[in-house]
Amino acid sequence: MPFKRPAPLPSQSESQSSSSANLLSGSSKRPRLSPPPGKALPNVKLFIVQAKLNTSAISELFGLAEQHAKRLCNKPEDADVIVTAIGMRRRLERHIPWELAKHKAVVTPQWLRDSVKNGSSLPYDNYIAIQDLQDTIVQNCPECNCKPCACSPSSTSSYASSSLRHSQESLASATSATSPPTAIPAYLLPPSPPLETDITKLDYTSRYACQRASPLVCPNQALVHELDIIRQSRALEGEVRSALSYARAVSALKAYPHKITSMKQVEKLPYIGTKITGLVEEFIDGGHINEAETIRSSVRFQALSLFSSIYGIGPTTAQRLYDLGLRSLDELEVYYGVDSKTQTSIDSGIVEVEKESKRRHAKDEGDEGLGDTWIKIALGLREDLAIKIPRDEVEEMGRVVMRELDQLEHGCVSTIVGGYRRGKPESSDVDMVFTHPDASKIKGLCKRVVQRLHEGGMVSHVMHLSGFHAHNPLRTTHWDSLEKSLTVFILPPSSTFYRGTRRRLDLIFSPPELYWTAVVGWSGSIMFQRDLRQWAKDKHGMKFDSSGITRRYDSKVFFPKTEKEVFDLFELEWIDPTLRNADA
DNA sequence: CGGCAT
DNA sequence: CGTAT
DNA sequence: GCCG
Repeated sequence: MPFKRPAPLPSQSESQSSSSANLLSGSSKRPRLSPPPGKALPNVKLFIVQAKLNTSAISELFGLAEQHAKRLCNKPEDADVIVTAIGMRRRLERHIPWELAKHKAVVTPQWLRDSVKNGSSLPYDNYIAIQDLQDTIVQNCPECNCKPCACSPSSTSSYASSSLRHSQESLASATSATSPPTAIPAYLLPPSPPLETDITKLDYTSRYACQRASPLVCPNQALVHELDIIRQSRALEGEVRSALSYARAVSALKAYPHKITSMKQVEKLPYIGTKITGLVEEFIDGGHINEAETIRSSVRFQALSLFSSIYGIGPTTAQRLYDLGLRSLDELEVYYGVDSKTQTSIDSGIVEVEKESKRRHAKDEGDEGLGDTWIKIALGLREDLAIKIPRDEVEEMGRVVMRELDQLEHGCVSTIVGGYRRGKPESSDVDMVFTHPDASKIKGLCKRVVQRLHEGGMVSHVMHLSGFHAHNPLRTTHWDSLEKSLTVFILPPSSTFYRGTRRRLDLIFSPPELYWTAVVGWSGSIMFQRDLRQWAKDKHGMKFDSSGITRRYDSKVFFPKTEKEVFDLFELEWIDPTLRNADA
């Protein structure tokens, strides 16, 4: 055994109290292996724009700047070089006035890294952060009239710093903290540099999605969509096992890296049996699947899909409504007695819905009851909740929530998980996992922050199935401290992203020792997560649930200190979140 | 034929 | 039964 | 609906 690790709880509770005034200057380092002697940038005054950088990137860049630059400025106007991961003018303008930016060198973080590696300042031209800015500078730069200079676009390798970096950084930006980077123990921060997935060690013929690389969009996406229609139909009809089979077949196809043109390719794939083989064959021949087309055009499927799109209506309720003869939203509203289009109570009201079974007096409601009130509300929310959330706005929601949380409890750490973390360009909701280095700060935080957001007009509805706090005396400590809240959120009008659209926001508060377990669990995808749990059980006799990872025979609990340690524990190759898209 | 995540 | 991944 |  290597070193015994200290208990996961940090003992530095005093240094925890550093304030956000330190944000720009604090950066005392995680230990750097061999610091090169002397400053690489002795004449450079730097300003770093934190936006779009994750905490580990921030601490890395601040460390480099502190060590190698003449000065790390608190204000952009004091600096001569601005480092930013932002690639678009409009976004940069939220942090730095355009007139100011025009007179500075605005470069990507890679410029700082490479210059330090180089031992001295490199030309800016391969690291121009913003295209508009480059054009402006080129136009205004007199020297550019004669010959290539630092202002001119490079013909050689400039792409490495723009397009490539841009996508990586935007995907890496899911983690943030309310503290100066240094106040947060390393075990709560994402690794820097980020881990790379070794695709050669993965196996698309594996029966477990957690051993396959599943990109967001695969070469057989059209086929996947057809099969997913059948899966949806099976689910809506209550044929859950059949639906599961289709989900697994889809999942296997998602990881197959070539376009399928012959059935021979399919023979190696798991979960493609008699029935689905026929469907795939049909698709190869004609580019579509008859059963999927039939389902798509069926009135029943359309109605069940529509009904299930309302939050709180699942397959069973949808079928019941269908059997009552209902077919449209208008008919649903009549049935649930929504006050037509004048539901001001819903638009302005602030509602808290408790999940508990209300002891209804079983009379006036008749028997149809069953969460009527919630469904009435959900009908009013449907239009908004059907609108997807762009990544930019997901990030803004994350910032807003963290800003509020910081006022309640300084030093929290969070990761935006769910589809956003898997790289989806748009999300249907936002999921955030939170923790705090001091485990004692977590209890009650979920409720408190939701209360605060609610008072600030940002949370309009709460489904509080919080705390599995049914204080089970057999399970002492931390288990029950995982709290979650499913809410309806709206950005404040002061936000530049404000569009008045209500959004689903899920908040998950985890004690620090369960943070990475929670992050893995909530990063999905669903099939990836199912198979991860299946793998844990089949190969290691372990149980992976919302409150942690335990060994089944002795109930020993595991506390992986990084996301990769979850994979290590299960003897799985690391798979980046963006390759866990095992669902359609 | 039982299992399919929790 | 519906929700979350 | 597929797998061991």
